[in-house]
Amino acid sequence: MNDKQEIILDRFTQLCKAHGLKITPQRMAVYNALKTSKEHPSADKIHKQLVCDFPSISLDTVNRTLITFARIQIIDVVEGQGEPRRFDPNREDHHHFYCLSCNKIIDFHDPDLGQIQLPKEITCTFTITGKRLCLTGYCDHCSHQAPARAADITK
Amino acid sequence: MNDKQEIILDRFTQLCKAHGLKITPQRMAVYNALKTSKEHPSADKIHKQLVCDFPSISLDTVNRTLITFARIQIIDVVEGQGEPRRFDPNREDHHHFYCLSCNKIIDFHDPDLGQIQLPKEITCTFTITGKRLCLTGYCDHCSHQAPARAADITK
DNA sequence: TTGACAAATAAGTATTAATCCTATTTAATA
DNA sequence: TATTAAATAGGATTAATACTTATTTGTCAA
Ligand SMILES: [Mn+2]
Ligand SMILES: [Mn+2]
Ligand SMILES: [Zn+2]
Ligand SMILES: [Zn+2]
Repeated sequence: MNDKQEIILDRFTQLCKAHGLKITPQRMAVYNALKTSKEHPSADKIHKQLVCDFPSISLDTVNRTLITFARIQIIDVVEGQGEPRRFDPNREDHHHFYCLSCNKIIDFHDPDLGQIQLPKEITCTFTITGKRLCLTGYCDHCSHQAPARAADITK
Repeated sequence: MNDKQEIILDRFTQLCKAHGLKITPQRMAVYNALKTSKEHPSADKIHKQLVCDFPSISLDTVNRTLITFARIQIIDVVEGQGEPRRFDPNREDHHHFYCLSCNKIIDFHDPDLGQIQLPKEITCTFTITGKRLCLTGYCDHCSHQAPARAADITK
C-alpha cells in the first residue's frame, strides 16, 4: 500500500465512524477502488476489479456499499442514459462530458460555470442540491473513428 | 381527435416519409402519446397509457419505436440516474431539474444559459452535440413533505 | 481479552428493464 | 390487387438491481 492509499483509508475510517458504519475489509476495498479510479465505474466494474484480490466479495455487497457511500455523501452517483448506474469518486464541483459512442464520462472544470445564475422561478420553487453542466457528443478518440455520426442510443 | 393532435400527426407523416419509415398505427399512437405528454415518460409508461385504446400493442414495439424516433432525432432521450430510460418530446434547447424523491424531471428555460461559453480544451478536443444544465434536488411538493432530506438514490 | 449483539456479508432468488428471436401481419408501391 | 420488405406481437433471454436469509464479523462494554 502506498502513501496515497494510506491517506485515503485513514480518511475513510474517520468517515465511517462519524456515520456509525462498521469498518469492514469489503468497504475498505470498495472505497479504495473507487477513490483511486480516474473513471466513473459501475458497480459491476468495481466488483470485477476487486475479485482478483478478494475472491469472495459479492456483487451485491459492492453495489450496496456504493449506495451506502452515496447516501452518506462521500461519493456521488452520476447521471447516465439508462445504462448501468455509475459512481463518481470526485465530489468537487465539476461538469461532465458523455461520449455517446464509448460511454466514457469525462470530467471538466470551469470557474466561470460555477457562477451560473439560475432563474428565480427555479431557486424559489425547488430545493437545489446539485448543479452541473452535461455535455454529450463524441470524444477525441471516437470522433476520429466515425465523424458526423448521429446519436445512437443503443451504442 | 382535436386540432392540436391533427397538426402533430400531419407533421409526423411528413417526418416518417422523409426518413423512409412506414406509417403504422402503433407509431402514430406512440408519437402522439409522447408529443402530447407534459412529462418525460418511460417506454413502460407510454405503453401502459396506450394499452387502454390499443390492447394489442406490445411493450417491445413501444420501446423500439421510441428508439427509432430518437435515432431520426424527432424526440430525445434524457439523462437519468440508472432508472428506466426516459424520453423527451421537447426538442427545443432547455434544461432539466430532477426531483430525487418523486423522480419527476422538470423543464426550465433560461436565455442566459444558452450563452454559456465552454472551455476551449473541451470544444477543441471533443465533438459536442448537446449541452444542458442538470439540476438535482427536491421539487416543491417533495420539499414540503421531507425538508432537508439527504439524497437517497434508491428512492 | 472475551462475550454479546447488532450490523454486514455471501449466495441464492426475485424483479425489472431492455433486447432478441421469429412467425405472422401489414404498409407501400406498381 | 399482388408483391415484397418492413414492422409487429409475443415469448424467450439477458443484464442490472434488489430482496431474503443463514452465517459471519466488527464493535463495545464487561
Ligand atoms: Mn465526475
Ligand atoms: Mn425536457
Ligand atoms: Zn468515446
Ligand atoms: Zn418531487
